[in-house]
Order: sequence, then structure tokens, then C-alpha cells
Amino acid sequence: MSVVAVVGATAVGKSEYAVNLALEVDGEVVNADSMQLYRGMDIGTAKLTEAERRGVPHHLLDIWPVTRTATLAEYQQRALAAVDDVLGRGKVPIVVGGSGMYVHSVIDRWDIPGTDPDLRAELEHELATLGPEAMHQRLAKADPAAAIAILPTNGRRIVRALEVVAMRGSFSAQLPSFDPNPDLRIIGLRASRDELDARIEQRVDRMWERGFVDEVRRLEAEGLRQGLTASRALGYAQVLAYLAGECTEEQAREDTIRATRRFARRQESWFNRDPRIEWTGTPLG
RNA sequence: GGGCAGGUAGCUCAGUUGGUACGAGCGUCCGCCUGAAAAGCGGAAGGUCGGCGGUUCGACCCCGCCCCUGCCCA
Repeated sequence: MSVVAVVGATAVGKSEYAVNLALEVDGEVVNADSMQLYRGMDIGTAKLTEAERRGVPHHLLDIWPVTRTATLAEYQQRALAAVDDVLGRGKVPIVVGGSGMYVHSVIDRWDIPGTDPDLRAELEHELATLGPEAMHQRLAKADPAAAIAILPTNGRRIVRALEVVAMRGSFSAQLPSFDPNPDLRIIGLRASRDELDARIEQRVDRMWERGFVDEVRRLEAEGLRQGLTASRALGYAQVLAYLAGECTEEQAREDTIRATRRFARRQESWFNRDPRIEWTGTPLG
């Protein structure tokens, strides 16, 4: 095997599974979790501690400050470099994460158009003033196929489509292709709904026990609130709301559990589409 | 014991001057996803409108009694 990916819903046990696998096959972990990319976001992202990594090298953890806006193009570039580096040393890259798109950007080597900050800002502004319908109509003229694939209510995706149209002339709205690559194995971890929900609740409780609120407070001082991507992370967004006096701490905790559950459902529905995934139950632990 | 407010979807609440519940948000379920994705978005399922009786052609909306909740007065 040349590349392995470990995917699945949050809190299902991917990180631990990956370490075991790495020890078994002489592999190294390449992170594909969009939020573990951020420095200082440890408790809330359930980042493995140094000890828990048991000597297995982990790549792409803590590479960005919380103020940095994540871009998939940049992540992909670094992740592919990490994968190639691991392969070059004769080890097995194990791509681990619950961010479906991040995982696929690596294992399927998508061609990503990148982003133009000025153009993006302009389109965002137009979206705010004109509304999504008007923007959707414009997209319909520029790239009819894209307009059909994107709902008129989904402002964010309309903006991105218009951005790509401006940069590349068209936004090919095609379904992601799952190339069957014999050198690639994708392992999907899965647990029953009840078990997963219980694990999520446990994880959030443990976050609080370990001082999650203080972690958020610390990151807030480092500019977390201004970070476009990081400030929206599960748990962090809720605690920021609490710190701003918008809700009680207990509400923040409950909201975090709820939002995480919802996220897990979305992850399941995302990964269910990929026929290459070899599903397996969670190993005990 | 008396007064007031309220009992409508799993939760919080709208609503109908009596004519098939127009519901909303949240939750739940299902799905989308070409990249800010732990984000964004779409669809669906859920209601004997507290109970019983009465008035009426017809009541969730009117009347009576009862039950429950909260507040106030004794």
C-alpha cells in the first residue's frame, strides 16, 4: 500500500486508530483535520498529545495561527508535499481527518483554482448588498451549468463560483470523481448513532474538564475572534459567544454538543458517497 | 379559599372577530457540497390546538365544570 486514509465522523476514534496503524505499518500521520491545523486549538479539537502520538510523526499539526483564514489550496499544497516526503523516506503516509474535502484534496489530488482576496471581498460585498438571488442570476449568465448545480439561496457557493469564473472563465460544476487507485486504501471508521452521540457528549464534557474555556480565552487574546475560519470551529464559536455575554456557559456547552452531533451527521453523509471507503466498526477504546 | 396569566409540533412560542392548523424558530430525519468546509445550503416527518360536557349547521377559537403550570391576594 502506498497511501492510506482514515476517515469518519468526529469522535469516532480516528486519531487513535491511525497511531495504531502507523505503528503497525511503519507509517506517519498527515493531518487532514481543518481545525487541528491551528496552533493552540488543542483541547477543543481533541488533538493528540505528544505522549498519545507514541512516537509516530504527525505532519501538518499547528501550522497556522488562529488569525489565518484557511484556504484549501494552501493546505493541499502542504499536505501533498508532506505525503511525498513520507513516501520519499519509504514510509506509509496515513491521511487522517474528518474534513471530507481536505481529505479528498490530498488523496484525489484535485486541481484547485485558489482564491483572489480582492475579488473575493468585492463579491462578498455585492452579495451583502444585492442578495443571493441577484448574484445567482449573474452566475446563470456566466456559467449556466454552475447555476443549475448551486441553489439560489446559497450565497457562499455562488460567490466562490463567480470568483472561479472570473479567474478561469468557467466553474466546471462536476461531481467529484472517485478514481479507483489500487495504491490507495481508505478506511472508514463508523459507530452506531447512539454510540457516536454518547462519545460526542463525553468528548465535550472532557473538553470542559480539561480547561477548554481557558483555552478559548487565551486564543481570544491572540485574535481568535478575528480569525474568519478558526472562530467558527465547533466549541470555539460557542464559547466565544459565552465570553461575549451572549449566552451562559452551560448553554455554550450544550450548543457545542448539539452542533457537533449535527456536524457528525454531515460527515457521515459526505463520506457515504465515496464507494472506495472500506468501512469498519470502531476498535474498542 | 380567591384573583390573574397560561396550557397549540419533541422544546420555546405564534395564530384563527367560530368554517378544513397558514404556522415560526430550535431539535429530529434525509440529502447537497469544487473549497472560509468543525463552514454553507435544501427537503421531509411530527399537532385528538389540556380533559369532559354544552351552545352551534360547524368550535382550537363561545359557555360551564374539571385537571395542570406560574404569579398575586388571603
